[in-house]
Amino acid sequence: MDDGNPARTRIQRRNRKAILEAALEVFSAQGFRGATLDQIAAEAGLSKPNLLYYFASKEAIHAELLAGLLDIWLAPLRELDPAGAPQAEILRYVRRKLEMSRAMPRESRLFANEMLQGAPRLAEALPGLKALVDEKAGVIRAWSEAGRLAPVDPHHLIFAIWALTQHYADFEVQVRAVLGPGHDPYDEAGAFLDLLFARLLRV
Amino acid sequence: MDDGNPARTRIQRRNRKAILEAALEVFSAQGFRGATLDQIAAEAGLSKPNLLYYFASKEAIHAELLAGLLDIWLAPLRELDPAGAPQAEILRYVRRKLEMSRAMPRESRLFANEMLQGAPRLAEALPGLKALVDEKAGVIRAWSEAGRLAPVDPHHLIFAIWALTQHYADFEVQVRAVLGPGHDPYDEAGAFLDLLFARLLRV
DNA sequence: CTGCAATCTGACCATACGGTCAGAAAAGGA
DNA sequence: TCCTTTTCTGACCGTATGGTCAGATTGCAG
Repeated sequence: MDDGNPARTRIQRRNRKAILEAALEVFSAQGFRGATLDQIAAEAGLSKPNLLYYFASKEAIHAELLAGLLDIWLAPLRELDPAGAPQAEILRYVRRKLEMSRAMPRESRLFANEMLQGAPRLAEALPGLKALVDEKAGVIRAWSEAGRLAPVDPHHLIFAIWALTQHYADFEVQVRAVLGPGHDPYDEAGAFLDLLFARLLRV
Repeated sequence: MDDGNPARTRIQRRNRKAILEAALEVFSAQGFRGATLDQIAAEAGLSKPNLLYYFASKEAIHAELLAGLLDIWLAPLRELDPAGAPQAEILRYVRRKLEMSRAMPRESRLFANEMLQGAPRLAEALPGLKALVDEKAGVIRAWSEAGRLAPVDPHHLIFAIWALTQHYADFEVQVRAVLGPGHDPYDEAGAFLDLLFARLLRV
């Protein structure tokens, strides 16, 4: 019941989906240890034993959430196209990443929680992450060396994009508290980041 | 025993300090719910009942840590000097903030944990935070309008500084995993951020 | 040294939590 | 309909955890 392949019956599909949705809600808001099976079960509209009928353990639910997460999270970076226009490609990446923070703040916070704790349940995925980043860093470096982009450390450029976009999801309370009502943080951030990266990368 | 004024006896000073140090270690690594009094007591070299002789509850320890944190954390921003040279002032702020991430990564993660959970125990401090940020945003806006700084949204500039500097502490595992061995993330970040903000703010 | 206050401890308690299990209820195919 | 499989539940268990307490131990002023 805790395997990765798609659930067979209609009921299984519905309930597994409800559980993962509920778990995302609770895990992202409370962290792994802070979340309880009772909370998740209540949020999913199921009883706790029934929840454990679909997933072997709390760990298993969390693991399944994380498993899907990295792929989704890194998809925009994967699409960075070496054949595209350097500045446009990076700006497009920034915008897509910011859009993900807006549309999936819970996923962002789930990821942040995991990283804050030292990525104990994501450690094995880190080498793959490094490989992808190194590859794309190579693309960016080549653009710089070809004079199509201002010279810049590609790894830290990528870190900067992550930090700046995820910040709006992970620290949303703070951002909203500081801006006060009547602001759309993500809209403003979009404009600001366009400007920032344009100035940073202009040859 | 859980009041704010300085402990009287030598033993109290020593043990309260040890407890807060241990609690910072554990809370920042595990989050509030993830941390246990036993862990903190062990880390501090005290028994759990003895720990509770000095602090009324787990909450009280956490509260005392947070109480001191915001002040320390915002000190560099407070020092942003309206009478200084705009670019130099902001670059100095960035460097000091990055230095804090390097020297106090646990404090950074404690703060991040709190924000991720929606700042339940810091909510009352947010208005004061907004006031400070608004004040400094005013300074930056004035610099921009006087043509001494490239035009830029001051609030989001401050968010950017927070995001970029704290990222290296909060996501340290990820940063190190991606860079691989033989890198000093903070040294490299220092150079990168100097460049970034110089290009962003140049008139 | 004496006696009081400060410090510390082992034993204990109540609750919360992850997880189990026997069996009831519902689905679904024949 | 009948029968098998899937889905679901109430009751329960063991452990972890925050916290209490009576009393032992230690520090220290006189």
